[in-house]
Amino acid sequence: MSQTAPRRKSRASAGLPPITADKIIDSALELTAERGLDGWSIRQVSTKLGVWPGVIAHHVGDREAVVMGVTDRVISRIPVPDTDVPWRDWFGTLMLEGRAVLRQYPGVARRMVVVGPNVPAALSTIDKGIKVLLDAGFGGQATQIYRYLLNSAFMLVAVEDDRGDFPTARADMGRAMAAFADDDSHPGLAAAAAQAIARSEAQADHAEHELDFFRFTVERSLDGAEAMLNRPADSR
Amino acid sequence: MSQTAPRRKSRASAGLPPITADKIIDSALELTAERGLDGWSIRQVSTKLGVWPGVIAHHVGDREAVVMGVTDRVISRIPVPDTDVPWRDWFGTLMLEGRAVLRQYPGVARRMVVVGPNVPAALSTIDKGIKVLLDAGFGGQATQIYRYLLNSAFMLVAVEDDRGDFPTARADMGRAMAAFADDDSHPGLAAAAAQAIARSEAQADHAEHELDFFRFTVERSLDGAEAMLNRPADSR
DNA sequence: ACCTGAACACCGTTCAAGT
DNA sequence: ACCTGAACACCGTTCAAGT
Repeated sequence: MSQTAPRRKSRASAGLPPITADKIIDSALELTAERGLDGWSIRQVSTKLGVWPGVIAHHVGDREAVVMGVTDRVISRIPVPDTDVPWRDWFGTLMLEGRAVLRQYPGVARRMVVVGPNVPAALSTIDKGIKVLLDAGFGGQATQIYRYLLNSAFMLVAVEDDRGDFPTARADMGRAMAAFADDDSHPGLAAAAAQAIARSEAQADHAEHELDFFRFTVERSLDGAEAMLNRPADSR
Repeated sequence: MSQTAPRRKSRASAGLPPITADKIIDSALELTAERGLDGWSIRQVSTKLGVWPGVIAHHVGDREAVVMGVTDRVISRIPVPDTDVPWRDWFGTLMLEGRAVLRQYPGVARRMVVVGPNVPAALSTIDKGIKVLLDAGFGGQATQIYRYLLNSAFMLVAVEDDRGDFPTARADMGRAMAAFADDDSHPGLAAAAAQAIARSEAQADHAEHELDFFRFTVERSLDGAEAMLNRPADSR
């Protein structure tokens, strides 16, 4: 026994084309759409491609490199608005359309916010966004405002993604809150519970409510930026 | 050979007190302070306590349960301001002091934002925060404003934590930007590069710059909330 | 009730050997 | 250059058996 099993036919001798880095990222991108950026392993990518795990290291590098490849691809799918619109519209559009793309690839928003500008695909967005802010009169604050606005929107998408890993969290929270619905000693919680109940009656769909809160966040952030314009320059 | 090794003396027979859930969370909390919430394994916690891995499951549950225990402990360390201060001060203080605590335990901010109100320690903060907003006149918007403000601050802390895992990211970005410092075809990037260079000359310390941007974000978010107060009620 | 000790089904990464 | 195949040092979780 333990007679050595026959070596499997190599891809080359079977007439198969060589694996490329692009094909590896393709597979990882598909798995990310299905299960999120933290929902697949290098071994699963290699199985999907029909090769041994070491092949991924050979063509792309370690897991981190594959993740960066996926992140770059997703970012490049986010449409960049034309720069001839008012700054609020430019950012509002980028944020809404960015969310639509990012939510298809759970976990990528977080990477984008963390390593953001290091990814090649992000550069032209940064260029145009800061130009729009300069034209709007933000002057020396343009860079910080840009970071602030993109953070606000895409950090929230990252949290929306993460909440997908805790499917019971919403219901648990609802119950925790409801317990205070008529508790005079906790007026804040009582008010929050009442609002939560009213909202859940008016709006059954969770995705709809999530989008509403995203829009709310976008508008508040734009208001927060706009307040810098209506302020004497010397008060920072 | 293969003679069965002698069974190790049990904790009980060695006169040692039984492990408790609290002691397990204590150990995990220490490891979190040292290496972050994703920087330790259940096996490392068990080694630190001198017991077998299965013991953690017996007393606390799976890894997720241990992480929740750590999160609850950290949140309970965040001081909640008195409710007799103006709403901007109340939130500004909570955010700054919350950041100081959370940054000592990398990775906890993310959990807090994602599962937030499910953690017992968060309830009194929610109660007081919403009360402060109601008193300030936010009315039916109080709950959403509360979520918006806490998200803004603590999502940013989560990103600050995450960036710790990419120590070279800042330098890489600096180089990528600097390449555009005098590129007329990319006015936005050129401006960003110039501002980045000016800043790095004025402010060598990265932690200081991070705190500055955190404060900037807090002020912008408070401005964004305040804009809701100076608005006719019927325009939402 | 509490803990030991082992087993199970996974990971990511590395690397000699084959083609 | 590309890939096979195995090895290495880890994971989290489960569970029978001991005390």
